[in-house]
Amino acid sequence: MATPYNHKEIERKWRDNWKKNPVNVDDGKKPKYYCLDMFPYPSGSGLHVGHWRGYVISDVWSRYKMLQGYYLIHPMGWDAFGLPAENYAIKMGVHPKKSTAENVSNIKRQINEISAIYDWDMEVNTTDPEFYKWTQWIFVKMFKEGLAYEKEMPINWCPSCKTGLANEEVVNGCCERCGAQVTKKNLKQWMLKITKYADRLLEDLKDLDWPEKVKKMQTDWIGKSYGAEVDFKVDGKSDVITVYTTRPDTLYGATFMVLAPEHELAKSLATEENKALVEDYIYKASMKSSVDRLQDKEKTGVFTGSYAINPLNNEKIPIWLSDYVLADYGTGAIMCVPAHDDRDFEFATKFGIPIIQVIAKDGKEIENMTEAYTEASGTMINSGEWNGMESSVLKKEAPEMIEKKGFGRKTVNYKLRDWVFSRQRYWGEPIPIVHCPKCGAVPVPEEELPLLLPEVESYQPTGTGESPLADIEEWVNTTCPCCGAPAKRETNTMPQWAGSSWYFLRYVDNKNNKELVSKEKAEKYLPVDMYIGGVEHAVLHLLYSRFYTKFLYDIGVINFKEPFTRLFNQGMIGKDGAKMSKSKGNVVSPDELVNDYGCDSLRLYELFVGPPELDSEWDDRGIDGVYRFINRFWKLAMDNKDKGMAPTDETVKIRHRLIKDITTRLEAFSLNTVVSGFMEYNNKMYEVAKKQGGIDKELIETMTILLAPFTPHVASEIWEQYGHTGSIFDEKWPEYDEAKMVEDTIEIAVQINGKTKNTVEIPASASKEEAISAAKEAVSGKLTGNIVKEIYVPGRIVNIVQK
RNA sequence: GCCGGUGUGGCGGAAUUGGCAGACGCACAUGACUCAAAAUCAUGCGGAGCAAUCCGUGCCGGUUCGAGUCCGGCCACCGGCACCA
Repeated sequence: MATPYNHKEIERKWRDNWKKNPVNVDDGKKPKYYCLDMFPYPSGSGLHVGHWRGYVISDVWSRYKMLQGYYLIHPMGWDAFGLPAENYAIKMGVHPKKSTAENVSNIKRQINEISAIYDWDMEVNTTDPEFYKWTQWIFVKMFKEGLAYEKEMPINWCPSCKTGLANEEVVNGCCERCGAQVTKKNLKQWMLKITKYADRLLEDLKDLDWPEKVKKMQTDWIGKSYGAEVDFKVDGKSDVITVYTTRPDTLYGATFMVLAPEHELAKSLATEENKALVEDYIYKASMKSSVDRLQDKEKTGVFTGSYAINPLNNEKIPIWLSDYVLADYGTGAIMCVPAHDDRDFEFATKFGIPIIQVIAKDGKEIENMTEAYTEASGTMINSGEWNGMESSVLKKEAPEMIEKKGFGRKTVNYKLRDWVFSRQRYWGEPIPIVHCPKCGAVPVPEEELPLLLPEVESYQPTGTGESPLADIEEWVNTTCPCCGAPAKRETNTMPQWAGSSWYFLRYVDNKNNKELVSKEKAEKYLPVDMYIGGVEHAVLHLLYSRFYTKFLYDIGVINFKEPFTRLFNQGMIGKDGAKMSKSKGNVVSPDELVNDYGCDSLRLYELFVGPPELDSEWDDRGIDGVYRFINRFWKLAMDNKDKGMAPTDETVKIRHRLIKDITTRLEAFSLNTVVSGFMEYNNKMYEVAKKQGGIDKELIETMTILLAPFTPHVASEIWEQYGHTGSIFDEKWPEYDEAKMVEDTIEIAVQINGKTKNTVEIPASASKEEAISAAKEAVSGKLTGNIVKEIYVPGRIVNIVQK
């Protein structure tokens, strides 16, 4: 009797074995492959099967690459600074340093249950001073390059987290973290000039092997648009108002102008009789939260009493204020062409402003306009010297024409804003800046980094716009590194994203205390070849990382411009129709499943649950199927171990087809069908074994190697049982030969009028005529004799068309 | 509103270039083994019909010898963006 499959014993044995005999070794000759997981923030609730999914996918892919002969960079670390960690610590009443350390050790234990081939020598932790030294160093470099600057402005403020937020962290007017409504607060903030990289961030997206969805999201977020700035003189005054427009072709149709209530001229443009109303409007607008402003779809506005002069035709057009114009996009002022813009149309209709059509629709002027005609196609009308031109052509040419006439210029605009980089919280990297009354903001000298985060008793956020660090006088008070005079430290900390924007560079040289990463190692091991994680970071982490990478490229630290060559977003796992979460009580913990079914089964089921890129529903009973499969294959392998069967024609064919099917599906990243493929071939082997009285070693061993990335423990055990002394991971991924899988006969379907009526076996070499006559015989009873057409698709189908 | 994604049995899901729809698995049913149960093995399993056969991939229409797949028009659900001039 063969030994039954005992997952506990096998998995324990091989986990120990791998610890003693690492299988992923850099011999200096192998090419590298860097497969990276988005590192987790060590939360208190631990991992559930949804988290496992990404880690299993990356591990399977990594081991596959290893079998293809790569030296694998497959590290893991901890994104441990930031709001979630701090909020958790506050809730539990412990210091974040302590709770973070505890959570790290728990999650590390759970991750080890996956038996992923992580190289723990490369581990990094963003809260480790030896790590954040370099996070601070990058900031200092950015400061020196003029990319980090201080500015007082109204920023997004989360009243619940009591800190400022970046634009990217505001979702539908709410805090990305806690969901509280974000308000505006005027604060002096550190900003990073990500906008300087807008064009490169956009351009370089093209060459990335990333999901189109993510590229699109980044493209939209950067929001590049082409247009023109046009200068309008204010009637009777020396003021000039510059507007930004993407539709300069419609300039003759501008019948009014709207300024954002925050526009610098807003107040001064108000004439005596309009002053009270204007000031009232500006005040009310300032009181609205961004959510209110978003939700008030009905247009509001107030007339200033002043007029601007359209520089093309010298017409006077009224200047209004309205909060549908955003102060921080373009110039904060727009020219309004109600005939060709929905929002302007709505506004003009509501306030009785004239509407002048300048583009003919279907060659005509619209009689009773009920909505704006927003297409840039049609002939220009009512447009002076532009009459008769094609709008789409004019749209492109107008900026230069305007520039020549001297009242405007061609411009490009972006939605992307500079990155609000300071947080009024304790648990983050201190910003390494000293404020000196004489020298201004001075960076902490590079050799003095890391600037340690002081240990404190009370680290609760103050809510005043000041960081808790501001209370620590002995820390705040220092001397200026420049002139030596008494000075004060910057007390804001960096956002959660600071460390994660570059951590992937550090893994490969995590003990280097002289450089962020050595040139040699960077060249040898970077960049990341495959990056696996959830889609939720599409415009946060993934954009910031690209920005940091480009900056580090510019200052010569690294020699590549993009951090992640290929990106894969795994879908989420839900249960009972909801995302897995503690509060919903639908969390499935892997610990118990590993105990009952084993890590190998859980790994397989994580893949089998559905296409890896789509969200999937967890079925508690589903794991039984893969567990049975492993048991069945184990039994087949054990039963045939000592039979000494020789390969037969049939098993050779099966072997080559098996390799082909698994490899093709794996390359296509169709991991769920790889698993079903294994099951299919397992069933087929049972069939053949039954027929032949056994099956050859060669086929079993091939299957075992193919399984190794998926079920490393049981594959290793079978490999050893088959008499091999070396690790299965030192083997090469098997290759297939098309010539060895051709069949003598093939089965084709026989259709009449496109409907399948029968099947027929024909020689693989059969000609069209032979195939058709065999097919006719198979459906002879159903033929009317009135055949119109006969179609033969080689190897697949014969279709007989009859009346 | 705009942009993506998805829609196939009781369920999760398979289906090269258009070529036998439902692979594989779960659940279920029947049988074998068992005193019995579990496990395992075998068989069946889209719907209607005794059957021949007919109907079936969100809905309507089209192209084609042939459509889950292509084209046109809708519907539903999920996700992203949302007054960006």
